[in-house]
Amino acid sequence: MDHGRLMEDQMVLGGSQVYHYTTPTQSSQCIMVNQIDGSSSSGEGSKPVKRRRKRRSKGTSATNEGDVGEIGGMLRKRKLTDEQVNMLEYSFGNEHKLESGRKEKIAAELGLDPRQVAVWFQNRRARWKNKKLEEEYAKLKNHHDTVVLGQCQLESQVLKLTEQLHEAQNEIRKLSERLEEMPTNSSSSSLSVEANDAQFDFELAPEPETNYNNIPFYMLDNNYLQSMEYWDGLYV
DNA sequence: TTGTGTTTTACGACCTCC
DNA sequence: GGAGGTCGTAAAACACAA
Repeated sequence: MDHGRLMEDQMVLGGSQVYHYTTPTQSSQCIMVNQIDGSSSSGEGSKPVKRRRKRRSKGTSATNEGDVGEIGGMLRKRKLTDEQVNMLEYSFGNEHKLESGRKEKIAAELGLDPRQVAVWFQNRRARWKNKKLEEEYAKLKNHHDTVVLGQCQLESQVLKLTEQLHEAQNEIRKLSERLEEMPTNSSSSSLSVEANDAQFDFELAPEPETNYNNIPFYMLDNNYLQSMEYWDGLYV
């Protein structure tokens, strides 16, 4: 049986040599893997070896304008023309999926192999998906930066207020000391009691660190909660 | 010119759906 | 089981700095 031109794969991996047979009339192939030398392997014989693949040479649709050429008996990979790419892009813009009839139609219009059209759509979908992911990432990062900025602002506000609180406490302490030094009479004693009560209240006031240490700040933020709802929505 | 990084084309493996 | 999907990747084509 004539398998046509034998194209030898350049890769010899894991002690196996891979050959591709292509027939002159079609682009189909069969792959033959021969064990060529067990001793030359890396000593991991039981490990599954990933075969590197030889690209299939495409003999079809060679009608394309001058972008198919042979180099040393091998057909080189074709780059689609600008016009073909534009048409494919237009088609992709209309519909990302490619049903059989549409594929045949586009292929016929562009003088391409239907398989090429299918592959182009597959790759285009992958690129589109990557782009979408990048956009989502940028959006999320932007939101994250905003939240972090808000956190910084609030933290500095907390520091400022804590400082004010300590100043006020000092002021009260000084006042109560001064009152204690004054001679005792009915009106001053009532003042003293008020001052002491006030001090007592301040001493009971919780330190901000004690309150917020155990809860990540961003979890208290409304934007954070909204973003969590957003992601929940994406993954259900 | 050449080395190197990126993009494009193509394929195999695997999965899902009808 | 076949068609068409995604995913990962090989390799050609291309861009560009050194």
